[in-house]
Amino acid sequence: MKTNLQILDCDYVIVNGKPVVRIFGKTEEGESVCAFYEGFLPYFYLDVDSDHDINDVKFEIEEQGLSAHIVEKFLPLGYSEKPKKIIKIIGRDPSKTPEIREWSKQFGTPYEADILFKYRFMVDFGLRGMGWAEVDGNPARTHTVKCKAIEIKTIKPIDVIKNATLKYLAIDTETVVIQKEGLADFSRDPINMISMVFSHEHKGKKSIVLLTKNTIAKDTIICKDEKEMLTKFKDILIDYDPDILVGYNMENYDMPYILKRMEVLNIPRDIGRSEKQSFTRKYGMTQRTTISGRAIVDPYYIVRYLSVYDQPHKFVRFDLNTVSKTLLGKTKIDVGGWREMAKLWKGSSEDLAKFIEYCKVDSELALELVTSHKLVDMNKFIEMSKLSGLIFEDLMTGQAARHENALLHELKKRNYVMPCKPKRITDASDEIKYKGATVLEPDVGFHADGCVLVLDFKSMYPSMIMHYNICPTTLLKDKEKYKEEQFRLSPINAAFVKKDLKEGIFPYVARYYFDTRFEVKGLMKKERDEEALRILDAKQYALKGMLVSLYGYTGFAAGKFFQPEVAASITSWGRENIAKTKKLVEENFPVKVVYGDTDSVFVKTGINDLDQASQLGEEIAKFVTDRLEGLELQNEKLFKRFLILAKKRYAGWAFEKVDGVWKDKIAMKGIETVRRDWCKLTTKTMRKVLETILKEGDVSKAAKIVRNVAHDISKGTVILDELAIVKGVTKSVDQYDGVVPHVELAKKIMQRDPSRGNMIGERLGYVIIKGNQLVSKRAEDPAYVKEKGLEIDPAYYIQNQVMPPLERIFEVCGISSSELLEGSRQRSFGDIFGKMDPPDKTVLKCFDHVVCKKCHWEFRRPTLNGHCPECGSALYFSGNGSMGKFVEFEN
DNA sequence: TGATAGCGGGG
DNA sequence: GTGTACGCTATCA
Repeated sequence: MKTNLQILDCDYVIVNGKPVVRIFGKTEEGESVCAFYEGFLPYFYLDVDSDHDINDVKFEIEEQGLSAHIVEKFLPLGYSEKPKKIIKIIGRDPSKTPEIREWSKQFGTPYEADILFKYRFMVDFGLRGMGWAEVDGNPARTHTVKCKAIEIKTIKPIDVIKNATLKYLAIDTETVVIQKEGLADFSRDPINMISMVFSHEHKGKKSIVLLTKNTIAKDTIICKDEKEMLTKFKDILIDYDPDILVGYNMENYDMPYILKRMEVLNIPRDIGRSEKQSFTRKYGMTQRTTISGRAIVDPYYIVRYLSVYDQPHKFVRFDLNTVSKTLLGKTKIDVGGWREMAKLWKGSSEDLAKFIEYCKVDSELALELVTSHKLVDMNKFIEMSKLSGLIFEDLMTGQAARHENALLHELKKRNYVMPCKPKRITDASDEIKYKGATVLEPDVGFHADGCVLVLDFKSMYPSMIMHYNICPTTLLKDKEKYKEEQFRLSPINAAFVKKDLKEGIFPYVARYYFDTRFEVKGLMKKERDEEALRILDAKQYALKGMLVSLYGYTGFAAGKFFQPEVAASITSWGRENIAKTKKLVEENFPVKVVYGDTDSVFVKTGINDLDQASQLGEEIAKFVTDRLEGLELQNEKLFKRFLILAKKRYAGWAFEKVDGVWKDKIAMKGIETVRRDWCKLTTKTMRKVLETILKEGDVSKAAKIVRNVAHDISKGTVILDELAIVKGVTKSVDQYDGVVPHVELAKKIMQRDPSRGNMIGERLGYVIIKGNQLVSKRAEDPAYVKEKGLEIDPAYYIQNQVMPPLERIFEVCGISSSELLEGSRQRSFGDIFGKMDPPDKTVLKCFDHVVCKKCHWEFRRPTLNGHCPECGSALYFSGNGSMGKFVEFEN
């Protein structure tokens, strides 16, 4: 009987002393199945040192009760002309392999001795995570798995483009904290409520909330205690049988909490598709839960750790409310803090109903984030899985694992063996620092006249890997033995055999990713079906990801293929190319290269007309491409105006032609306009200033904007909310060492209202008010400020909030910060502030430098706590900085 | 200038 | 489980 299944998970169990591989998957009809394979044994290879005889070693291995065969394989680190005779050691129990590996090291170097058994099996059978397999076999008799079981006779990969329908279950738990500790503690606090939201209706319901309290709210299950609730939760989960569990910060909170409570209450934790107990492990700050046959997708993890360039939105805060408001246009139900939750739980039936709804909505939002394509298209993960061969849940463990698994498939086809991971990185020599890419010295300043062209090499590093055949398997460690025409020398003198002798594995995979992506993009142009298009887009995305991270992997010291010469050669060729490009461009065109980074050059022209400038860009791109081997320089975009502050810090008014029409935007790199420790006013001013400088080219107008903002601040006409900075209280207020604004505010609030408790876990927005105390001590609640009619401290906001990010921008435009605020006629803050003299005797003048009275240390601006960062003791700053300007605080 | 400590999300 | 583990900002030396 034949069954097609898409592979979700894979593990093994020991039955009668022998491993049995289990493949968990879904059929085309959406049925979950588990296929068992018996008779596959763990093995690895041993390259015997020259001071041992291979047959003697084989005998020694057999003496240990293991079987050993002599096989011929290519060794992968350094070019090998011919395969070498090495020993294949076959064991019985996968878990014993590390022990055998260590023992075998006395005879030589082991290979493929650290490959997980599931991947050993999958690679040998050509199977990939999320890939399809055709299984021929009969129903198996077993009680260990909770789905249809098949005993595999044969299994082989098959090509199916469609994906099986995945079932999602979103979960959210609520725990009412009794003691005033802020966060729940699993050793003490029981779970009060669990919501379960189904992607596919379950028994006619879209969702269920389980709780340990009476309620009349619908779609709820009332349980007599936590034990009954968790047991029912498990029963429903198993009955619904989801493939993917979803929850916001579930990986770090809900899942570990649920499992810990189940443990406390003696409920078996077999919530996966087999008898295996689910468990959570801690890795430093992050935790990981394993559930056999299922995967966890945590939208918090995605929003937090997926590269910002892959995301539809750059977030400053990552809480569920912010994320779903931005991406879905939906918000959480507002119930306030944990104190209010406790009130709702103990309150009226309406209170409880609200709490139940809150819990349900959290799950719904998490589910929608994952399934709506608004945050990330799940097809992308499926395609990454298919490409790397990793099963779904291992995808998040990083790029290296993806490359290594993909490479293992390729090595096997070519009769190569895979190196083991290099031994731990202890001594400093392992922190091998090789020279990186070139960042051309920027021509700092504001380039307002004449377009700046941005030209970059298309996939520079992958192209070089392909063109120069750069690979651990083509690296010649003994180049003296080869003829010069057989290899190519990199600028750092590493030799790689030419492609006609043998194409390296890295160049091959780069070429495969490159060509396939090109094909997929071609298919996308013709595809009309929306879902098919999404899958194709996900595929090209996954290919791009592998392509761009390949170089990084060669430089990853903990990588199995790490050879410093390989990574160093790639960057050395890169540096050579960029230097050549700069020369070619400047010697043959009437332009100047004003900046460049890794694979790009920024070319300043004397042309203001977009079309003409772009035309020149095309000519330059073609000229350089014709003169450099294996690389293509492309005319990417141009800046009508360009502001560069330093290496990797610039902004420009960018133009790109889309379907024959010029489209513009402000492009920025290394210059931030949003940061969580900036108030809204700073962000707004920053944006306005950049727009004015770049779009209007008017620096003095931009300066005027800043002066106006300073004016508004000093006159107190700015909305308080725009000045507030939000920070969280993370521990008890007396546990803080330094003097920090939000903690000082927390102390004040606690004094005013003792019922607020210890404030741990609360986020406080604060503004700095006038006064002669330390800045931090003057932090105040905006609402309180409004109520009492207090005044904010204008000097603080100008100096410490609005000015810092702007100073450098104006400086490179030729306006110092003192000039900026003083304007042409005004001479001091007094003038800017009008007649308003600070009432508290704080004399404030200008602030190019601040000098500590005690140790005479100079720094840019007064510190928040009023202490000198150098000698620590001084509370007074005064004197004149090198510019003759000064700030003085009198306490 | 560079290394390291702290923190987020969850309730 | 034949393993591997974030990334940024603030703050210190």
